[in-house]
Amino acid sequence: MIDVAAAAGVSKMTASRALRGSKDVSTESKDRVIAAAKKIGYFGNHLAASLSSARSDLVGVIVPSLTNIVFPQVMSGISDGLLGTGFQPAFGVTDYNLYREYELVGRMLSWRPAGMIITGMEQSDQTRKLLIEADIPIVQIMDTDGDAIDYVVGFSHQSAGAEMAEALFGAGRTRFGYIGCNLENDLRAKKRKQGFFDVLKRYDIAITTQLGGILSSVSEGRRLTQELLEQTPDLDCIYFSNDDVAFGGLCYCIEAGIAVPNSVALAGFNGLGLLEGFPGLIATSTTQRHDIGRASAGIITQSLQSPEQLKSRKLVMQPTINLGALQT
Amino acid sequence: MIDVAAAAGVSKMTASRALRGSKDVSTESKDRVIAAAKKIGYFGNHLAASLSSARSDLVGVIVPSLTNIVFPQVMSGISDGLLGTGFQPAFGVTDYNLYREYELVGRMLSWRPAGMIITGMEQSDQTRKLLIEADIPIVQIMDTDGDAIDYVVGFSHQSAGAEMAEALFGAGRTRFGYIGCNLENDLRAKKRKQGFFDVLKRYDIAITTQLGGILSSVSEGRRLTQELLEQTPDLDCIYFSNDDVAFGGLCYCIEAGIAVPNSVALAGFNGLGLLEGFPGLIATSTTQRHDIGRASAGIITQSLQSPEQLKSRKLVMQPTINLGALQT
DNA sequence: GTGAAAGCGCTAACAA
DNA sequence: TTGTTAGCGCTTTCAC
Repeated sequence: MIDVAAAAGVSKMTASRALRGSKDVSTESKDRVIAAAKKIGYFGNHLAASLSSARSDLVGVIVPSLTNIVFPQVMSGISDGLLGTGFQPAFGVTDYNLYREYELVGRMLSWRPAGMIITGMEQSDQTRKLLIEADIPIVQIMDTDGDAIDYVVGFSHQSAGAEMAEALFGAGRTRFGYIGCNLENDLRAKKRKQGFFDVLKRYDIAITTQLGGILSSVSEGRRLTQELLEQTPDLDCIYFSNDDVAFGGLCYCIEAGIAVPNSVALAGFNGLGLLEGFPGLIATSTTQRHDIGRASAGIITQSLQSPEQLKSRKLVMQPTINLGALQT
Repeated sequence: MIDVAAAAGVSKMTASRALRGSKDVSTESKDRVIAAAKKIGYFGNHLAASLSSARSDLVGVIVPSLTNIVFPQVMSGISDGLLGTGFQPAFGVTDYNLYREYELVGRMLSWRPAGMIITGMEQSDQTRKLLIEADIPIVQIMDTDGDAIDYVVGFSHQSAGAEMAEALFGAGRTRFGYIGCNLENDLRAKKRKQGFFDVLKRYDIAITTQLGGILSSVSEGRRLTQELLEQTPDLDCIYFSNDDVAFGGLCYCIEAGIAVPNSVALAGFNGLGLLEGFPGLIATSTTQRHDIGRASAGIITQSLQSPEQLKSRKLVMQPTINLGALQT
């Protein structure tokens, strides 16, 4: 930067101001500095800038997984929401491991990010402590069931499960099955299951359950559905932990010649594009993944620039239920 | 850090050494420092550390898209490959935009990363210049067709397309269609198409082409397949730009009662888990996304720690063709 | 094995 | 509008 300043015939400080677009610089010097910087091929050192100003333009983003397409979609929304604001996302993956989450939060905070976006409401006490003490805007996303640290953008998975149960029961289904994967780790899927079961219990309806392994996939859904339907052929409805698994179930039914949804209705969660392979055959709750990402990015930038304009600490973006062919 | 040092009764310098695990510190002081740090709840400032040592432990990773599941899978591999090495990935998305890629590279370099991993071989001259001058290990991934900047991990898309053409022709198919999405942006899909077309041209086989929009999805594949088969019902084979699109085609065929692969064979690219919905019905080239990610992370760490052990600048991980039910 | 001094490249605060 | 001074929190270097 000293070189740039020298080339432009001004002091280091004026160069710094010009490069950052401060308005307390004459147009003349500004132009000269910018020209000099371009000529020399100067690009700054965020390290030094952030150290000196005690804040960086990074926004830390923590997601549990990359293999579930839902999280990249949220990240994509965050990326879009941050574009042109001068902030940059920095993504980290926990693999649903609370200790890795703690370490990751620590590492990210040591970069002095401007804000943090973290998935879910279930952080360990240590992690919460770190986040609170960081004294930067924190947004918890994708869930609203639990204690907020600061801001929250998402929806209640418990309610989502409950509403799907009501909808399927309302459509006349009575003999229910449930298929889920990775429920030990994926606490949000577990909450949906809970909401679903609670409602049906109220109607005195029992549910046959088939649980799978860690891999929440089409292939696992296919396998589990075959097992469940061979054991319990008289089911007229199956709720799955998500759309991937549900779609696997649909593939099995199609191959086995089982009429969906007439003979057995299938319901998933998320509203993935994948479902458009067979439009309307799977009922689902469509979630606004991209918008949740955008909104959380917006909250970070707003709370940094004009916090008073933020109306609420909690933004609920409820999923919409789409019953498809079941809707009659 | 001064607080930690004081609490441990040593100097700032000894504290620094102890915290970084330097071996030139007595076990005694080391233990005291670490205990003090834990007690105070100290976690370092990477900004200051990196500025001072003129290097950070970040590895910049640049991908074109997050909505195509392939890239998160690569990122997941990178994340795994970097785990426990002390390096941390920082991801950026270009949306297939070369100017955004240039800006992103500039921004990332201004964090003085230890290395960079970037998707594809087609960077702009400006971007290449930045990367070369950064004087850190650069790994280009997912493709090998083009001029290398430094290290390369991937495979030839041109060859992959050619090999699939050979395989399908070898399986007795002669009336070919091609369906592709987003070919203007997705240069690797374009290369596969090129390789595919080149081979069939040699056999004097014409190909009916149907091109879709930017969105490479199951739904788009379904739509395009319907259009193509209604216009050209006598095709006995369709090559798709990737598995998502191919799967959409399969869904259409299944609903329309078209026998796959007997009546018409479908071929995609990637070997996505999705295909297991209907095992064996779609021919595909299975790529090692996760392994490519791991390997590229490994190259970064190796070249930083013991560059002499790196045998080659180019690691080819050729896809394997799986014809499924077509194999007979 | 430990510590003191210097400085990484920038920006905040103040002065001119 | 511009420049000067000090310092962000660490690590490097070198002396002890």
